[in-house]
Formats: sequence, C-alpha cells, structure tokens
Amino acid sequence: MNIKELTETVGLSRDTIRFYEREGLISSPSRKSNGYRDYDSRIVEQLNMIIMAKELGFTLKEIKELTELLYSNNLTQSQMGEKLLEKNKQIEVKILELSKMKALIDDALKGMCSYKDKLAL
Amino acid sequence: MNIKELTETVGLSRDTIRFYEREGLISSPSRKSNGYRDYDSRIVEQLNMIIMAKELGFTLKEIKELTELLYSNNLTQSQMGEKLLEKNKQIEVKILELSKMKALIDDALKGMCSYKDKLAL
DNA sequence: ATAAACTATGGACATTACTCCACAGTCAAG
DNA sequence: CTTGACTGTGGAGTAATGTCCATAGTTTAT
Repeated sequence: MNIKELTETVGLSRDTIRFYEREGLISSPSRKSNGYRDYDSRIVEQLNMIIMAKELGFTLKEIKELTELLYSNNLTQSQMGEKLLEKNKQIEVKILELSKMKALIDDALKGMCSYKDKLAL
Repeated sequence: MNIKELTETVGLSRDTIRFYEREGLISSPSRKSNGYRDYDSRIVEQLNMIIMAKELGFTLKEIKELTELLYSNNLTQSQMGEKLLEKNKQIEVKILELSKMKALIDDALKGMCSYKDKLAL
C-alpha cells in the first residue's frame, strides 16, 4: 500500500504520516525497490488508534509510550503491568470528567424545557 | 480575591490566567482602585471546568464556544439547544472511544495473568 | 517522449497554548 | 522609607504538532 492510498484511508496528510514516522509513533515502513514507502495494512489500525487517542487529549509523547507498551516486548511484565494500570486509571479519570461535563450540558438543556420538549417528542 | 490567591487555588500560572483573559475564555475581572484584578469566587469553578475540558482534548477555541453557550444569553434557545446537543454528542463519542482504549489495555493486562494475579490478590 | 500524478528529502513556516522578560507602579512589614 | 512581595503591561521566546515548499526522481498513460 503506497502512501497516497493510506492518506485516503485514514484521513491524515502525507506530511503528518511522515511526521509520525520521524517521531517514532509508527515504525518506518518497508520500501519498494524505487524507495517508495510500502505500508502493511496493519498500519491503518495503528493510525486510527493514534487519531482516537489524540482526540482524547493524549499528547503524541503519551501515545508513543502507550503504543510501545501495547506493541513492544522490551519491558518486563511487571513494568508493563504497572504502566498499563496507570494508563487505565488516567482513562477512567477522563471518563469521569467527561461525565461531569455531560451533566453540566444536560442541566443547561433541562433549563430550556420548551425547546427540549420539541426535540423529545 | 487577587490573582496570586487564584493561581494557588486553581494551579494555573498568573500568565496563563491573563492569557485566558486576553483570549476571552474568562471575562475580565473587575479592578480594585489600584488597578489590580479582583476576582469573584465563581471564577474558580469556571477555570476548573476549562482545565478539565483541556485535559479531555478540547481546544481553547472549543472551550470558549462551550462556555459562551453555557454562560451567555446572546443566542436564541433553539440555537443554543442545537449546539448543546451537538457538544453532548461529541462528548458521548469521546466516552465511547475511551472505553475502546480501556478495553485494549484491559486485554493487554489479561494477557499477563501471572502479574495480574499478584496484583489482584 | 512528454505530461500528469506520485514519491522522496530537508528545511522553512504556521498555529496553539503557553511562558518568560523587562520595566514600572503598589502595598505591607520592620 | 527601604525592602520584598505583589501587580500591571507589552512583547519576545518556546514546545508541540503539524503544514508547506523547492527540488528532484519515478511511473503511467497517451
């Protein structure tokens, strides 16, 4: 899969994908004989995960850490376990915070019953 | 409440608070006779909400929009209702995505039973 | 074999969100 | 009335995250 096809599949620009490669968020793809990047299809899932994590307020540095945890083998089990549990906690906090924001918005919506009723019925 | 006290209460720097003021995320506080900013205590809740939203991947621009929705009166009810519902949807999507990431991590943790057992017991 | 579309690289530029600095006025304590 | 902590302003600097550009090689279609 060449880079053009990948940009169309995941919705990131060529430059962004190259940037992520330079930054080590994704590993360098193999090259065709002419030097063109040739992507394995698993890259799509990886990039989608990166996009999601970014959307959720993780920095590229944190994302790099997390993907390394999930996809590498250079840590002992206990190191990995601790870090994963930590990430899990981070995520739970975020979910709680989102719920709070949602409650705030829901309250604001409730304060506008007339309009809300129109939508509910 | 002066700005120093506010920085200590919310954990943002003086410069950041002033920056948020310039950017219109918070409204300009009233001033004492000497020109010093004098904050109403409600600012604390507002700033905490901003901190939370940032942590969750909202840009300052989006946060500004949201606070304007929640705290201003220059929109018709139907305009406000639509935008709030839209924000609510955004938030639900984020919660779903976080759940996905959590599942991913939980899977990774399950793959490490020996270590996990140690922690569970 | 020429044009159009794709790819490569390195480096400059842009935006967001701060952060720091220089300089100056204010206030409280000793 | 000096010293130290606080405040004000405007503007420069910085880190993260891209985005654009110039230049050049490759491939495909006509």
